[in-house]
Amino acid sequence: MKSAVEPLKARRIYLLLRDRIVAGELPPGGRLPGEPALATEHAVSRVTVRRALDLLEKEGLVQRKAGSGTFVHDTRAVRPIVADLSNVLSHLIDMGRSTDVKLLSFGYGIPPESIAESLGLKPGERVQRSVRVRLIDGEPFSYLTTHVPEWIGLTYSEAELAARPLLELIERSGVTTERATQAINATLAGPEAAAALDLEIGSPLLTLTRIVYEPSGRGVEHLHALYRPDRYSFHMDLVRTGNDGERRWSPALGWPRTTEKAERKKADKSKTDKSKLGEKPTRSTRAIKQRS
Amino acid sequence: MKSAVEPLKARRIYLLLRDRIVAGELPPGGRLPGEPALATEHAVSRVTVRRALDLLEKEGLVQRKAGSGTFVHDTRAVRPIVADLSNVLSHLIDMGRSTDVKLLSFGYGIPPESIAESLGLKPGERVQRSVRVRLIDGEPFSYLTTHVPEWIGLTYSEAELAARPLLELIERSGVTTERATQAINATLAGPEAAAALDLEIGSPLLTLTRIVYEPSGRGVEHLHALYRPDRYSFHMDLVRTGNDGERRWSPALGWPRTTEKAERKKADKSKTDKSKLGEKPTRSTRAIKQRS
DNA sequence: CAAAGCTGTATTATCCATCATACAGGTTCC
DNA sequence: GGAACCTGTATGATGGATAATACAGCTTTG
Repeated sequence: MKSAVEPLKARRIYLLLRDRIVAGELPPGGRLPGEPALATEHAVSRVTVRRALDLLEKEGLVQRKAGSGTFVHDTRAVRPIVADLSNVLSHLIDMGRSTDVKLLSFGYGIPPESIAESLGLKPGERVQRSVRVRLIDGEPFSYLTTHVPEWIGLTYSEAELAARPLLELIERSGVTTERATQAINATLAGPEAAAALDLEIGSPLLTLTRIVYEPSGRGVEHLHALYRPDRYSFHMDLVRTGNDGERRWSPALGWPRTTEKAERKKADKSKTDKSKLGEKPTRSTRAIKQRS
Repeated sequence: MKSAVEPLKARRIYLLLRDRIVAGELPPGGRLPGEPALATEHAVSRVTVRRALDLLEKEGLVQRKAGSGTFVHDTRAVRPIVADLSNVLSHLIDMGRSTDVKLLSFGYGIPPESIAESLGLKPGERVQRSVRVRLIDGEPFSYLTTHVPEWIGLTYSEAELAARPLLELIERSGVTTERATQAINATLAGPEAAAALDLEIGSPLLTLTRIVYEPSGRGVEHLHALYRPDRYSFHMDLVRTGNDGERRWSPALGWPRTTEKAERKKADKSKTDKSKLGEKPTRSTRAIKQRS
């Protein structure tokens, strides 16, 4: 008799309350039901409820006051870094935030078949594979695995890859990059990505898979990116296009990024709010675990 | 002494192997290390390794042969439904697949503050809130929560909402929808969404938050969508634009969706593979729990 | 102040995931 | 055939998550 892999009850309640809070069912600043009430309501013990509340508190979603109750933290939810759909980070630098890159792995070899296929390589053709982590203000937010055909990869050094954008190096080699396709999806963090991004195993991640082609149609870069959703997300402005029968949304290209300044303000604000709390709770998760 | 919330070891190994397989480190069709080898390698018992392999097998990533070994399933990874970034499903219908909508909840009330703010409502202004699930070929793939100002929501009935696209109803009411902003992110499935999407609690989900504005700048729709990543993902074609100093990717609007037919074939194939597996085990978790 | 409610903390018992081990049966290879 | 693998299955032991309970200390309310 195989028992179902039941997620820990504390986690179940944590996710339930988290959804209620971010959905706004529990008004910000309001008190949520007492621990005994929650325990009976969800048919678990109070200890388990406390575990769930511990997680919520660590994420800054609630604030507990001994003798009084547990309250929904009324500061705006922490906004992730904003990236437009073309995945450009330049405006972050404009905002005076420092980005950095750590090169975790670098080497040449035969690529997995799925990547060879998407790059249009001949069987046995070699590629350069690299794994990098991007940091903003010292905190990791993306985990990038790239595969580039060997004849391109050889035109730059390992040190250059660690210092400059990969696409810039590819274009410097004489290749013109014209077209690309990308897909955005979600997955769970495995052990390596979790360690690199300073997350728990099993945390949710945004994924971006992009293949860049040169005009002839050959692939020149295969990028697989994992993003921390609390520090990164894709934003875009849309306009309604098409005639009456077939109306749809299209990305606003005119670059009327009217929200840009507003987003920037929000980001700054949330940042200060957060530091006001003292310790950044997300960050210390692992450390706390170690100590106890 | 608070014990560390260690993710289940079976899950840890499952994620590790999953990453290795999808990254292609283990060649498709190849045999992965035997269960005893994996057990000693990761310092767990063989029972735990088997749990991880059970999960991988259930997802169709590996195939086990008694007496022989466990092999990476060489069918192409299951491709999710493709949606372009404007999130249009019309081409799915063109492809002869049936979509359906289930209305889970419908009502009026005061919205949470974050939604009221993003819609630009006055304090106390009421909204219509609805929760819907979208199915494709009978399988749920998205969980949609929408908030619409009351004066718009009153122009259509509950039955109409269950039958027609919300945006169509909004436009029918005389409102012109011009602009929208959206953000794509990732999160974990809470109990309600997990049940509606036929998933385990804690599964990864793609999120899309879109706010639609009328020309005056007032918000007319707040959409929060959760997507099953194995059944849905965002695809887009990009072209390189801008002059030399400031080059970036922009979405290709010309609609040269050359991959469309290929994707369709893949999707159909994966579907048959899946039904071949017989019972879907994910669903029965809750029932099992009740009994014990 | 006193009562009622809340969070913080500790204790003991139970249940389930994991471990270590053993054995049965299939496959591969010599 | 037989040795050396492999997966499938069952066993009892162990540790951690959870349950049930009790109590201390704080806050709010009357």
